Amino acid sequence: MNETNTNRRLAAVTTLLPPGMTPEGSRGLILSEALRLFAEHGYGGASIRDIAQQVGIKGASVYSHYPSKAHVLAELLRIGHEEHFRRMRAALLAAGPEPTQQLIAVVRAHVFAHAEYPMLAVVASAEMHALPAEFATPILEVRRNSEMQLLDVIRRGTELGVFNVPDAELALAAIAAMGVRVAHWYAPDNKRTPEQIADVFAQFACRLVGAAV
Amino acid sequence: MNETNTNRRLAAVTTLLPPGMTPEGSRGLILSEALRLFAEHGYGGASIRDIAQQVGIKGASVYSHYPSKAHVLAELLRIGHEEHFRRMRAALLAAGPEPTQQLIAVVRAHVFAHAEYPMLAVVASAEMHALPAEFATPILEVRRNSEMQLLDVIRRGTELGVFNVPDAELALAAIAAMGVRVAHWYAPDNKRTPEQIADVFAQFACRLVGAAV
Amino acid sequence: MNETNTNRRLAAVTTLLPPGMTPEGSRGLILSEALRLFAEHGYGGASIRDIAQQVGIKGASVYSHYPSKAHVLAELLRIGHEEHFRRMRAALLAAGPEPTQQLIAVVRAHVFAHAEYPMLAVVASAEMHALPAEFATPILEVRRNSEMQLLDVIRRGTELGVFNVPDAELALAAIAAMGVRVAHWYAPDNKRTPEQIADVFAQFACRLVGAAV
Amino acid sequence: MNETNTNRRLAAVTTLLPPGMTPEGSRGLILSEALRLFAEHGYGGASIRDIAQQVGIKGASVYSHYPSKAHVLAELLRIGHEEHFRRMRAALLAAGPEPTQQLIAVVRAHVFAHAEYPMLAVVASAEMHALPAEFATPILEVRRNSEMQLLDVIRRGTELGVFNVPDAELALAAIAAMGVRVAHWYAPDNKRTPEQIADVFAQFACRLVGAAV
DNA sequence: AATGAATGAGGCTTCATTCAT
DNA sequence: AATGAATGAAGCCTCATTCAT
Repeated sequence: MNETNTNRRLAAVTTLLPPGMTPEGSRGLILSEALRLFAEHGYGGASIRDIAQQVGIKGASVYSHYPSKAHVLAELLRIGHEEHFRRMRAALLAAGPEPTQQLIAVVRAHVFAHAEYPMLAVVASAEMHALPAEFATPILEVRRNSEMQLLDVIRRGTELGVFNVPDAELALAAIAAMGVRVAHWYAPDNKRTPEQIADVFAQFACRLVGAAV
Repeated sequence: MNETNTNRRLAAVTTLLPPGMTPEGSRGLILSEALRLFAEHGYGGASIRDIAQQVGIKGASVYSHYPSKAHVLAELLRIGHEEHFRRMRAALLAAGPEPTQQLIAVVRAHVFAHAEYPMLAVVASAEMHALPAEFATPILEVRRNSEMQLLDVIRRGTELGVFNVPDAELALAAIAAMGVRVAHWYAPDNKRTPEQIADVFAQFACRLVGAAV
Repeated sequence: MNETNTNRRLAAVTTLLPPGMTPEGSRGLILSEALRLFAEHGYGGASIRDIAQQVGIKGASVYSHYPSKAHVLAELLRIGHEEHFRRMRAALLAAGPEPTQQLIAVVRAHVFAHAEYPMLAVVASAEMHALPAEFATPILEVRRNSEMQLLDVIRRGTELGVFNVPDAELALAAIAAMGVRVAHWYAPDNKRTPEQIADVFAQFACRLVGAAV
Repeated sequence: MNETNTNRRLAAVTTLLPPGMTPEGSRGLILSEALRLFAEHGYGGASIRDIAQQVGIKGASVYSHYPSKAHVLAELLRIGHEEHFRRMRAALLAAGPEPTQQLIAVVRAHVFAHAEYPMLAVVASAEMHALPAEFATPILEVRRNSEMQLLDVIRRGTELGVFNVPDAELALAAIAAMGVRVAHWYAPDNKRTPEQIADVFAQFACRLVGAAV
């Protein structure tokens, strides 16, 4: 592991995984430490032995908890994507019928998730390609659902004449991108809180779609 | 190499490297094929032998042209970042003094670069962390310069009262993100041309900073 | 490995390592077989795979026991030097205060060690330069201590008028050399026993320093 | 090449090869630089490219002068052994019939050769085993002849009653060893000149064989 | 005489994984 | 649940050597 090559991807973060998603004992520790290492060095750059060492066990012992390294990554990506989807859906459900309010709610949730769990988000977006195809399919499905939630908001707002976008899919791409990249530069020592960033980005999204604010 | 795991990151692309940046002969071929493979499988997922095989030489022969695998990556990242910077600067120089025109020009260049050389852009953004620190420093400097060009436009437009942004750095982050992510989803078979995408994203950027359009 | 180039350095030997210094199991076997091969072909001429094959395991398995090839060499050199030092010190302690008796004791121990463990001695003297500097320091310290033991005997004998040498350091060099080279030509099929050689060389040393015998 | 591992074998020396033995031009330079590098890092530790670089040419160009790396080593070993033999024989011829004077002459020549060309001597004694068998045979013949010259002196002196040794072969081994090891510790910055060392060691040899001095 | 490019062989090492304990 | 030992595959890289230029 390249110790001199640290933190070019992501600064230190304390909360790694959403509460309630982490298993007990070694199983959970493996997940957190794998996340930390995958975020820092990439999936290929962190070995089973590295992870085990962080946990305080030996490499072989990891296999008492996960059948393979890919299973660990898959679980992380699943947790990340599901948490992200859940938050967006919950935000949307609470937002009421007004398209602008919906957009604000969804973008806030999207951005917030990436700022609150940046390691999870970085791994989810940067290490997807390391996941064998059989693991990727259901996770990509979740991702597509998340995107669809946002796309539907944009489309509906456009149809209702509240938004004005030349190309809904490009608007989706642009708005989604803002949030995704947050995970790559946000660190807890940033002078803005995740909430503040989420608020500003929600405003950006509204402007982007031409909503009156 | 995970053959079943192909193309989850990026679709096929024809032009890999900016003209004039590619050396002649094997040296240039190594660069292109490494780019293709790094984009597809990641730096760690593509071996020297894989690259050599694409070029039609043996692994050991790669070392007649580059002293290490990291040097190949470094050259790709340097080309990518310098081309990106050059385009943004050229666009800015041609744009005249009007902030909105400047923003449009810079964002178009930014987006266009990511759509025209998506592999280079993907590798530049996703494999930076694989580069040993001694190679990274000068490249990160170029990256910072590129960002500064855009940030200065945003700040000046804001000071002149042409733009209205609550937080110039967040605006930069948002606008930059849009373009960066283009490389991850754009493919030549997209129904939009790079120009069209660049135009729409430039419009998004203008809206985002509150410029009258 | 150059099979036609065998045994130009040293003839076959049965006991390789001092008893009590060899670890159990594969760890110990690796040490003995590495010693045999390093003595025969040099450090650079014996590969990890060669060693592993002699042990009956695969190359990768060597790394379950030693973190690198250099560590194996370092352990061999450490054992060799420490055993040598220990024997010389023990001999000196048992020799009483008389300089000539001390010289005889020390030289006998010195020669005996080289004749009894010729492979260890050959490797210790011929492969030192292959050891990375960080490993070499403590070992060279032991070597210096061994030399000092002999030098002190020579000096004291000279000061007491029992010996008569023009240059104590050269006497040390000459006497030490006799013993060191024994490892390069002595083989168990020699018509002399190690004891006999040690006795004769002790006599030579006495003559060399001008002690009355 | 391990730059931090320098000079653990031998200190810096200016004259590398006996005058008249070095070919002109690149051919000679290759020989000297190979000697320097083989002495420092061992035959296996110095590559053809390393040698070429010291000479100021490329690795491939070495093959315009020597058909293989082994040929370079062979030439060095041949030069070293022949020079050594020639000096011993010349010394013996000039010494007259008196055994003690013969011994002094031969030992002086032996020691002097090792102190004046320590690199050649180190390589000759430490890298012999790296030489393929077909090259080694004639060189070992020369070595045997050199030894015989000294052994014959010892035997004759003993038969004539001038010397008194319990075992002529062991006396040879001891006396030869003194000289051989000189190459490993002697450096031009030593406070003794090669002549002084040769004189002292000749005296040691006389004492060792029990010659009246 | 020298070189750039290429190569086959091989070196050390890491890694995910297995299995008996 | 954990471990030490082992392994096959593979990775990066070095090396002596060849050959056309």
